[in-house]
Amino acid sequence: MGNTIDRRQPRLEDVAARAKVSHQTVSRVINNHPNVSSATREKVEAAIAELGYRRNTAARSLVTRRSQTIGVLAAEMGQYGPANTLLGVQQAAREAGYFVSIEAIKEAGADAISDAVRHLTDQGADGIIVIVPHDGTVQALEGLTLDVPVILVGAAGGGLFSGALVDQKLGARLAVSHLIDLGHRRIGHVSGPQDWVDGRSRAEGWGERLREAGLPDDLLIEGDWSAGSGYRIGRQLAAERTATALFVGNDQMALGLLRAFSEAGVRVPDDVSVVGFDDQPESGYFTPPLTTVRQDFEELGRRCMGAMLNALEGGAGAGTIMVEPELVVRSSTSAPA
Amino acid sequence: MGNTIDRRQPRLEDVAARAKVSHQTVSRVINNHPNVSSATREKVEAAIAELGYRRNTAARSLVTRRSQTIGVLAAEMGQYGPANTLLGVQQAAREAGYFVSIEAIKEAGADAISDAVRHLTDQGADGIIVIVPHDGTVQALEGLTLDVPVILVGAAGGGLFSGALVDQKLGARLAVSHLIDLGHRRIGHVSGPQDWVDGRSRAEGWGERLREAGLPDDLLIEGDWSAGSGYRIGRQLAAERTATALFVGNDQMALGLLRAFSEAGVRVPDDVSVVGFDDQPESGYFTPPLTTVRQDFEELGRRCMGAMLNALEGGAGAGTIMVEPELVVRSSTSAPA
DNA sequence: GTCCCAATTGTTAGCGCTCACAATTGAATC
DNA sequence: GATTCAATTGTGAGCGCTAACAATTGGGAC
Repeated sequence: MGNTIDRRQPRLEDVAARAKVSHQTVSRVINNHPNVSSATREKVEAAIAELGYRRNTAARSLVTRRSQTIGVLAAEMGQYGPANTLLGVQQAAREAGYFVSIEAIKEAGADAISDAVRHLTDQGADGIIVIVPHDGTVQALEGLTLDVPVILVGAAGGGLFSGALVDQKLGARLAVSHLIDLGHRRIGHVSGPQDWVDGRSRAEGWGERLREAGLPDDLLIEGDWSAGSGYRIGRQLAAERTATALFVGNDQMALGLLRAFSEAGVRVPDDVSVVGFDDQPESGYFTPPLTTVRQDFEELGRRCMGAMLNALEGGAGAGTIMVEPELVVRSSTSAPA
Repeated sequence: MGNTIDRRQPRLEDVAARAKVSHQTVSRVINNHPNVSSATREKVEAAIAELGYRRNTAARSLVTRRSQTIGVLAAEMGQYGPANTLLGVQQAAREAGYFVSIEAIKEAGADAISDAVRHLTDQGADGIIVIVPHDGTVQALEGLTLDVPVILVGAAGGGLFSGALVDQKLGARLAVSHLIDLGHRRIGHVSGPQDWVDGRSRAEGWGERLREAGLPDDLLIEGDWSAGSGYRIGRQLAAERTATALFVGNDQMALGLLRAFSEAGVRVPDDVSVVGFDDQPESGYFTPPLTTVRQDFEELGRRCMGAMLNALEGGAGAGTIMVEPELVVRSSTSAPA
């Protein structure tokens, strides 16, 4: 075996010669075409194995005009949510025989988005998944006239694009309902930035649920998702002591709040109950362990890729994939004093 | 303008026709060949702009045998470290005109690694960056006969592959030195799994530094990187109270420890000092804020990609990129009681 | 003006694959 | 044995690009 040491990669024709068939027959075997006799198929498969043949993706892409590549555009790719969504996308893509090409942007401006998308289409991406949960993303994309399916993560579908998101409003309602059920009447919200879709949805869900219960919805402070902003807001809240419970836009800000409360001698949950959002792996080990709303980012990513595959096969586009969040009750919430 | 509404993408020849030159001249302009008169160049560039021409990557790859794609293989891609390393790689790749294709694996077994690498080379990746910090990764790769440069993140270079890593031993020594300087004499280590390269290096650095100082190095407990394992170990340590200071393998386990100590009434840092490793964005907001060793993952990724570019241009391979960690002192450490 | 050489431009071939179509085979029917 | 038809296999072209080489141009040196 193996007397050809430094020849280049075998190609279709080499396999064909070895199996004594035409290159087209080999192509048929590779692509699982039905009309190949099993004897021929075996011969060809043997030749492929002997030669260690691997199909050349570039040549295939050139003629099929398909790259088998999905482009993923992400802001904040180092963060827990986007990173795990990406993971889910990649897993599903792999199973379907697709490659995943990534593009990270630092600022979610229209130019950055447009450049990144351009880069992805230059590579011949068959579809694009956009994980940029800011306002303005849709507009930035709409100006772009793309001829591949686009799925927006964290936004509802409609118009030109499909969407995939965890039901943020539902998550917020779960959190607030939990606090109401415990007996809280003054429930504040430390929100994410209001120019982020998620930040706004959570705030809306919070407000809606409070109004339904006939409770005041005037206690809203905007943070920037970071633990630092949570800490600053926490110091302020510790001084004011207006609410008996707080729904916080994500677990990182909740951590900052917890820290600030601890410093100020405000006990959680005895003096104030706190609910977070995301359920990062660490949240169960905060002091105290955090009651929070779990988002399954990996699942989101997988289903997103599912929708993409569907769109690539000519299925209906512009729908919305919705993943349900789940309340995880731990020790940072209790009935008011 | 734009009277061609549903024609397919323009190609080299269309641009050539419009600019009244040969397709080869257009190719020269695109590739910045020197011998093109500026008049011709301008004509061609105008035609490119008018037609909105974009080069077809597949066709180019087919003939050049270069895909301009770097494959990144990562285990634990959703974690802070790998996700941010990936981010750094992507940024540097983009600047150099490369695409980044990702491949995540769930289990770091030899088969999974080999499959993933295969998938990446099938796509024609020009180089592969491997972020799989387990023992056995090198062996798994060595069995693979790859004809593209490979860089291992989190391992020293040598043999067939280059390496890129944060100096784990140095990090551990910084942490232990800090504790020694504070006056601690019984310094334990909660390590990561010892079949992870990083876990072992940190433990080695801890042991070495202790022995240099003539202190006992017998207090080592192995965790699994998770906050949960830190919590369990913390409960045990709280009961034993053998050490006055603990160097913990990462911030997540440190968080678990902090939680366990808090429950057991062990005060940090008054009763026990704790140092973590990684410096995740949240670590400054733990209770108490965590003294830890910062690793700059993004920088690691960027330099890794730098080494890759160098290798792709025929530069020397098999070196080791070393990024220095840095001690960040916060409130979880103090002099022993 | 002629020659020469460098700078610039054009021509041809082919990268490895799939598509559309043509050719062959072999069993079933008369 | 001739005819038909489906199943199987083969042939030719071309996807859009770059590399190698060929052809053309223009400006000095003589």
